[in-house]
Amino acid sequence: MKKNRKYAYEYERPALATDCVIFGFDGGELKLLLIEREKEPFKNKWALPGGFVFMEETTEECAKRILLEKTGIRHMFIEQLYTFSDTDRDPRERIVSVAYFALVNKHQYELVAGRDTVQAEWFELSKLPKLAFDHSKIVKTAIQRLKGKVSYQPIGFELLDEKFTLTQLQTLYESILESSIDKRNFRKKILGMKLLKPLDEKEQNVARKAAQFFSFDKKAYRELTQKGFHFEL
Amino acid sequence: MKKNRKYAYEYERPALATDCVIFGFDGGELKLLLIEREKEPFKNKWALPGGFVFMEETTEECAKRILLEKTGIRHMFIEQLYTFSDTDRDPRERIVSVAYFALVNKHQYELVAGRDTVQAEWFELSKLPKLAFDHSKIVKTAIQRLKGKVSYQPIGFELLDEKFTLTQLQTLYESILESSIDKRNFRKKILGMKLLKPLDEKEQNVARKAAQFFSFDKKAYRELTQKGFHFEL
DNA sequence: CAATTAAGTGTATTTTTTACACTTAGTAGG
DNA sequence: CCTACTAAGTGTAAAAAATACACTTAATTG
Repeated sequence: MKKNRKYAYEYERPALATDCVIFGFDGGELKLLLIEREKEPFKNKWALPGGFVFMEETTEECAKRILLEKTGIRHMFIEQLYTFSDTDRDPRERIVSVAYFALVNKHQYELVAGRDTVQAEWFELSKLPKLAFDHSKIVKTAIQRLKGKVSYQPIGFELLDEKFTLTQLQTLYESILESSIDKRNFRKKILGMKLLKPLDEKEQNVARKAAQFFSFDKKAYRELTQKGFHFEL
Repeated sequence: MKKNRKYAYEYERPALATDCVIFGFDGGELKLLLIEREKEPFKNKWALPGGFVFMEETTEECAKRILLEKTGIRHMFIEQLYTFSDTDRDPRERIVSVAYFALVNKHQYELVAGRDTVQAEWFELSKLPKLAFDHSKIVKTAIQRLKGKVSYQPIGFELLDEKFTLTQLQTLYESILESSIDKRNFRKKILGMKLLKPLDEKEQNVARKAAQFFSFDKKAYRELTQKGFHFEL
């Protein structure tokens, strides 16, 4: 090993990167945002948006920066997923990747193909292409995490518009959990939590009874949480 | 930024380390293994066992190596916790740490003060000393994770001997969850899962009715899990 | 052999979860 | 304007799960 007196740790270091698994929803199946790589390795292959961590930013700041640079998305829900460190996960050299998973409201963003990317595109989870590096493994981990998390943390709302109908919410849960839910029981339970504010607004121009809009009451959630309440669906 | 043509990423990189939060149990309160640092920074302060990641090992391999080197423990349950990357978390230079949490059977190991450590010692969770770096934050994250995880994954057994009594198991759960559990309901539930093998063996030399020993049936757990069973307590 | 200690056990009550079907409101098309 | 169509919205009974609760038994100690 080569020593370098500048550092507390004087030996060679892995490079450090982040990769982002971005989920989006618009009513049908859950979707994932992928980019087509502009450069080698895996040129013109689909991959998760990712990039190297700068010295003056945390890994989370890095993940947010990369999302903005490569896809134009900002201000989304983001959470650390897992750190992938297999020594051969990148063909070029040793790169450790801190993966993040993000939930975005698809309607809110125009996709931009940013730096180093040919294009950015949404893929349904059941129709994912082959992915570069170990990104399939990362995606699998992210889906597991999302499924596990959605039942006991109110993160589903991050994928919907500010106002949504109960049916939209239910469809989202059914899509993530890949199982169907009884309409009446779902409504009873979610309304019983007192976390949804009913709005004085209905759907427009639908050829049926118009559904009422609701919004997620973050303030009520914080207050209930402090009193020991645990969201569970 | 200084370029270096040897690498795919040619700029300066953070150092990469791992830190380990090690939980142990021997009947009373849950305990945590800390080491007293032999060197600066934080010389003679208590800290989590940790060290730098080598180029030829994954972060998990690194964590296991460090546990062996610094405390003499091998073959424990270990799982990735979270990656801590605040730019100022180490006073020397930028160091990103992938934290792991481990569960060990305290009886099984003789503590050894290994490389760079003055001593290794178990501390009750309610009596932790001030810790070096951001290690208090790491510990807090680990406790949260353990509490969350213990109810829906059978990891508590990792902290007990191979054979244990139901009361020992219950006491462990009460200790981790910091709440008391009804004896009869606890037994009904845990035995109803068919995950505990009753052994033909009782406690010896106790001045009361001797309790029966049980062991955790890993095979049964794997089989049930494949059939869609979810542990929950 | 009496006292002490924790092990081991069952039932009734309450709470939660599940299963299930009809009426209503809003538009479209004739 | 009337009919057809569609999804919204709503309550109850049955089953399952969670909870609360107290006495008998086995083993040692003195």
